Amino acid sequence: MSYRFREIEKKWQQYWAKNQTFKAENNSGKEKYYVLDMFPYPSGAGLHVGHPLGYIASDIYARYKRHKGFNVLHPQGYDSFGLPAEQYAIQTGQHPAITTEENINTYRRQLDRLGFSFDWSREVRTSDPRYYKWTQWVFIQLFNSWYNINSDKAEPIDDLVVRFKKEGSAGVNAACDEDTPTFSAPEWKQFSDKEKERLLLKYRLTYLADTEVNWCPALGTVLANDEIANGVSERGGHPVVRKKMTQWSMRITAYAQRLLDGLEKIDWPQPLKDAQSNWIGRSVGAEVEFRIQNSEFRIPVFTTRPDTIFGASFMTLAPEHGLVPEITTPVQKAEVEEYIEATARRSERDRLSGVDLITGAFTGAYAEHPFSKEPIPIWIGDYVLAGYGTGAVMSVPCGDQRDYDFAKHFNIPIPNIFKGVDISEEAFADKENTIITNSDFLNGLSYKEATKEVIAQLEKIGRGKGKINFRLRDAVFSRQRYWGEPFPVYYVDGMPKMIPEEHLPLVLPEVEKYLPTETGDPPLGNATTWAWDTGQSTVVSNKLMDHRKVFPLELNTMPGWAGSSQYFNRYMDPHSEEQIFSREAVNYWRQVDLYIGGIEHATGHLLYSRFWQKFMFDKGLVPVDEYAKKLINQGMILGTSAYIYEVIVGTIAVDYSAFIGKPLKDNSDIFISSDRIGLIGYEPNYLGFMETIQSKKIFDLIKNKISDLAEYYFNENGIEYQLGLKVLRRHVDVSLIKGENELDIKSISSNPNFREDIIFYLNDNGRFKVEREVEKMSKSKFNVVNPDAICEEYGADSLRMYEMFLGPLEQAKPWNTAGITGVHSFLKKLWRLYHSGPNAQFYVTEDSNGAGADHGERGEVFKTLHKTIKKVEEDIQNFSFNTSVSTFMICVNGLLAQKCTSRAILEPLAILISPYAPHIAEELWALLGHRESISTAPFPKFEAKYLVEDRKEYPISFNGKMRFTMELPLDMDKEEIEATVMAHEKTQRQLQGRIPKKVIVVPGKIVNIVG
RNA sequence: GCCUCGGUGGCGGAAUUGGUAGACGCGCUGGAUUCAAAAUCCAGUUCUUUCGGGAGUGUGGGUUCGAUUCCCACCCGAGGUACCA
Repeated sequence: MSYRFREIEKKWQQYWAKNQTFKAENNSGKEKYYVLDMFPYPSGAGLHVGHPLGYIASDIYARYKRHKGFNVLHPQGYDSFGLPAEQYAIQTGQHPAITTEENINTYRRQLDRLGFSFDWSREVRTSDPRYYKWTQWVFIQLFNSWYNINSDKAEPIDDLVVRFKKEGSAGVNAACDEDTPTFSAPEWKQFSDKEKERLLLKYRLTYLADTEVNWCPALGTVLANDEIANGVSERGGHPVVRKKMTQWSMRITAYAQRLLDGLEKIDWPQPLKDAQSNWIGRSVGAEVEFRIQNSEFRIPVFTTRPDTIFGASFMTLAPEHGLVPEITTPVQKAEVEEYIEATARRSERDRLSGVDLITGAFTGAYAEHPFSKEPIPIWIGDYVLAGYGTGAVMSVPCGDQRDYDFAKHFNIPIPNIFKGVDISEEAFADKENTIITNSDFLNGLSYKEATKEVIAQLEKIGRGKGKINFRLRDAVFSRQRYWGEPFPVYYVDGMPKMIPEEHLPLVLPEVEKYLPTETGDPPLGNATTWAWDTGQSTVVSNKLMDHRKVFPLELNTMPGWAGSSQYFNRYMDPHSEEQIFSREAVNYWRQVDLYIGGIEHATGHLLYSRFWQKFMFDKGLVPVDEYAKKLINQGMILGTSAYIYEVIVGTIAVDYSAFIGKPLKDNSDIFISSDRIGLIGYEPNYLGFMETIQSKKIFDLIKNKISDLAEYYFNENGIEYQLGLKVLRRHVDVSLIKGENELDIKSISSNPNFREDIIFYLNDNGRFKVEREVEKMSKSKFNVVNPDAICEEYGADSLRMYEMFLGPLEQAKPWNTAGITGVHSFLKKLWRLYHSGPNAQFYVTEDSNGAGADHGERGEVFKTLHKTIKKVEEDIQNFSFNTSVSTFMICVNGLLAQKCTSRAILEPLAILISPYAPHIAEELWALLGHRESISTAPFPKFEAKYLVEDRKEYPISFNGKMRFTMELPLDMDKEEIEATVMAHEKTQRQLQGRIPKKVIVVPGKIVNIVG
């Protein structure tokens, strides 16, 4: 019988579903093991072969752990809130819930086809009210908490109120807003309720604040830093601008140190840990207070080099710094205001263009040096960021290149405080290799000593203290979108109130349209039934808002990372209605043992979820403060895409400055004049392409195309324009390319603006210039490979094994469908191994008695088997799945050559391979006479006795180069080996009469003759 | 710039503490089987060679009897991050 994979796979998938083979129990005598995948966002495009890579790996591991006797939790679900469904809703009016449901069904069908051992009874969907009820619940817990730095944990906000009543804010050491005032107990009591609320908001772990946010006008929403790449939105590539808005924020900064410390106790990949710790960005230094001369104002600065304080010859404030208007002298006022305006105008594009213009303005004010009492001029400059530290720096030009450049540019003195260091050309930033001088009491000290000393002195005179600063910012938690979790929040007199927990979930309302309202409110502003009736504790029509007990509900929704910050815990007890999850469940499963997912979430989901977990830990809801013990980042599977160059004739404003230094990659701007065509700007990597453009042939082609457009320059509204060509790199479907690189223009002219006279394609020798590149699979690049087609042609087991066989799990690898025939024919061979009877019938021999025989033919097959057991088990433990596939190939090739038919070999082999190719393994297992699924059969035990050898093929090397081999008994000692080797005629031929200087013999390993 | 990872045949990749470089698979070449094709099977496949051998893991050094592996310097590629004081 031949290997009928379609039949077999369908049969076992149905069997597993029907028997709930992979259902995990919350109480079990077995040891637990929790294997988690990052749950997918169900996009409309369905899965491509890159998606399941991590799922296959985790499935192999989960199945292996079941064979090893563990109670394995291997759940799956959907991160089903998100922008694409909403965008689709905007375009079509289709409710996102409907498209999401459809997409989930497609995903489920595709996932099922791959034979994963998921426990689907635990499925969660972030957009399901039964799930987001608990997302909202956690939000309320955050709102009701503050961070006590003294106890280093989150505590109930009610406790804080009690303290305020008793002692005021004195003695409270909280992670709170910068501008939080201090007050006494009597003052607290006198505050109005609203005033109290406003103050408490500065302490809560989630709070409302006017934050400068990344506003994306095209998407109509705020984006997190990790949703922006190169100044444009990650989705869609729309421009992003800074804008102030009232937003919910998460006080993740309170956890900065713990997030950093926690990295040390988790087994996560180093690059990922590095990305997180850079993102958190801890720097140790000091805060120094500078007093403004003739004024009450004091400006604290943060510095990592307090040792250089005597080198500070000026101060620089961010242009947005709050004190700038206060301290600027009348004489400088105009200049400063003009500069501030210019900075605000400075577009994102300029900032990205890498133009390092040194700009700034003098405020006319002077600060007093805390030690020397010398006057220090105060400047403003946009190289100082408002959002980091205190938004002000003490500028030490001799020790910091930016300060140095600024000082040079504005002719500010550059005092040298480094002994024997030349600073005539550049600043000296090396803190280790110098001695401080010209610095009063710091003279003669090293960086380390001086830092310690200066902090001590600052503290003594009350002008500063040692301080640790973090780059990490609080996370904005509001999104102006429809398809997300509604906040369980309503507003009374502008102050936020939480909906009582017993009335959760607050279900997302229906809206007429999914766009922002005409007044600029988020889409929820379109809902007509979106007000909270505090009397009836229910959502009511907005019209009732005149009633004194009915209040407006929050119009923002939560970001994508809200739902993904707790799904791993919810899986432990996914149907719990009374509580987020039961204590028993979370105490049993505790934490994820193995988490597999992409590194792209390094500073997003993987950081936020750690924060969320730590909060849950502080609240006593979870037993551990790191939720994933071990994490593996699977590499991307890349597709091969083809692209051509599309040339569009158009106009560009002649403003070359904007292009200087700008990387010209996908879209290049090209200019043309009467005799020249070239790139605007300069990009060395593009020289090759530039030459093509500049070649006479192409030049003539372009000129002919545009010959009727005689004017190369024209002027409009005072702006000079130049006739230009926009060259776009455009992806084309690989399947449209004929022959080598031939392409029919009509087949790719899907461009709605296509007009052959204004848009044309670069070609070369009559052929279109087609280039190929290996890159991330994406529908828009026409390079996706659908797993359904692969399953149809080769089967899921082949696909699973091939994906593993491609290369190391963590590495990016190009996909090449042609290669799958290798593993597919391997599976056919495996099948044949069990079907050696007449007419290829299933055939095993029961001669397994005396399995311990070490010699003869049987000994050989046992050796083959046990070598395989050893290697495969080691590979699984090292997540080196690619090498175990080749081990299986070697094993099956060996057993076929050995004509093995013995049950004692074939039965363990089926178990060994079942994590990788579960369908064929189940089928063989059943043919071997078993009635139960193979999934919990004990993993074969490796026995070293089968591998014992008594002879060894010794490599004989000369000066480290292997020249030939010699088979010798392993019990031969050094001297005997040397004598035997030296006596060999090949040795003598190699030596050609020379006498060897030395002979190295490593018994059991190698012989090296040094001559 | 900084941080991280990587660089091995035509391709994907293997080599566990330094010990036979190129396992396994794709592709390619030749052969068997077949009326023929598909499928399958067998042999070969780093380069070079005067067929003895010689060279070879990005480059140049070093340590060692011996280096893809360890050390130093550099080059190239990928990803992340960037006026962070």
